[in-house]
Amino acid sequence: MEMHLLIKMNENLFLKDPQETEVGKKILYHSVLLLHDIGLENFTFKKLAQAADTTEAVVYRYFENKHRLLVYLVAWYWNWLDYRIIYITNNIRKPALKLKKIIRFLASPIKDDHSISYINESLLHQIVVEQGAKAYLNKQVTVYNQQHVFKPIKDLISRIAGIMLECNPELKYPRSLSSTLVEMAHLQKFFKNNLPSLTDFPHSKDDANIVDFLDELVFCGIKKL
Amino acid sequence: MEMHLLIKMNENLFLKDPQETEVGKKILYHSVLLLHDIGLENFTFKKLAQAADTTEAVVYRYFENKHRLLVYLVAWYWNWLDYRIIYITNNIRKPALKLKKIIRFLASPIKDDHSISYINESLLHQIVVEQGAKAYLNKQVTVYNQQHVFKPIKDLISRIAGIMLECNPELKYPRSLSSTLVEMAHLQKFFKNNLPSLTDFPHSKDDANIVDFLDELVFCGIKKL
DNA sequence: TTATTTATGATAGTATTACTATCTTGGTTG
DNA sequence: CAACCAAGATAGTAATACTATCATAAATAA
Repeated sequence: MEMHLLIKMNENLFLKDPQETEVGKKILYHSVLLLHDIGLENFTFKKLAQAADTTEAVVYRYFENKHRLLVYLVAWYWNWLDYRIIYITNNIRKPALKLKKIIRFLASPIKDDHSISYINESLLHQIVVEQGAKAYLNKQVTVYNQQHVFKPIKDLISRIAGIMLECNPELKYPRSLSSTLVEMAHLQKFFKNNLPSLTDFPHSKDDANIVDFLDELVFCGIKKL
Repeated sequence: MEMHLLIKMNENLFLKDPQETEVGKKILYHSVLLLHDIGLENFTFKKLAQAADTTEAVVYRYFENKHRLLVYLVAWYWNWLDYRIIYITNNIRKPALKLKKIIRFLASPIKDDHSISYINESLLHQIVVEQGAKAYLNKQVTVYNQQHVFKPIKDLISRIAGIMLECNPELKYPRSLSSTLVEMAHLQKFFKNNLPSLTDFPHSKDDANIVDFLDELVFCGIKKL
């Protein structure tokens, strides 16, 4: 079964919608490969154009600059993640069980779901883990925010905070706990792979221990003291 | 009373020790002002040289590039913070009380302590909150790590993890909890100021609510379930 | 049909950035 | 006072981050 999921993106995220043209999709596809490969600092529109077999000027028609492109991809990722979370928690009644599923999903390696041909979700996940924070850690964060480009992550945090509140309606800081969960799922994974002494996780392929840590963190946090 | 605290820095953090010359100190001083003012992306050695009333080539004698300079400043910050934490927890016996002090210190605004004339600690704190993650979120993180430039933050995380273990020797993930605390103290502050909907904190000058949130997070995490 | 606009992509150019290399000067030491 | 070394000034280069212009093909209107 082929799925035709099109993730609707806010217009401020691009100059020209890359999802609407073949070149645009090619640019997205190679952005993910190239960003994952060399990182944002070494990434240039020239290299991207070469990889996508087009020209620099064409890339500039779609995105103002490489930072905007990163913001686009990160927004796409949070949007996609939100859809996936709705899907995997569907038909589960108990909020605590929903949360457990979400934590497992957030911390486990992402399998490429092939539903969208021009984005490799697994590589994009790694990009977000390794450099996603750069999307908001900058001086333009206020401008970006006014353009609502961070709506996807806000929606996700809201959704998870809502489920936390279902678990305990007295919860004092549901949003902060939710953003802590999401950010830490990424950051502990990054630390485990790159600065392991900041964690208690031995080098291993699976992320069972990260799941366990986050489980404790969140379910402790939810229980009233 | 004048204090002459010199923070000893790892040799891999610079090409030429900026703390040993007048120009070096001037470079550090203006780095903090300029980075705080315009952010890493817009920051150039040319602008820095102009601000510090010297030339670009001189700055390049001290630091390989602007990213290395950021890593230096961030390392300096963690070093300084570690000293401060040793100081404020000195003579406190109960580990839980130590932790409480640390949390309050991590989340509250930093007052410039004037002990070192060429670094404005308050501004540096803001730089680390807003862009500190860029020090490790990059492709060179492994190389950097091999040069031990992240030792200061590792030491800090270790120290706090140790205190957590004193609170509860059965604690399963002391380092991860410690890094979560330190990172979240910064990130929730950033979110509060820039993306408030990712938190439950109303706009206010003081950070009492962040302290309260972190208190709950940490002390829940420490208690055995 | 043909003329006119419109969109698309290719080519070329510029200012800035990130460095490097060389030269000069001024102070230190033998 | 000669030799040396470190500090800083000057100048240059390759890459980057854009911008502007041009050519062509497609879409639409007269």
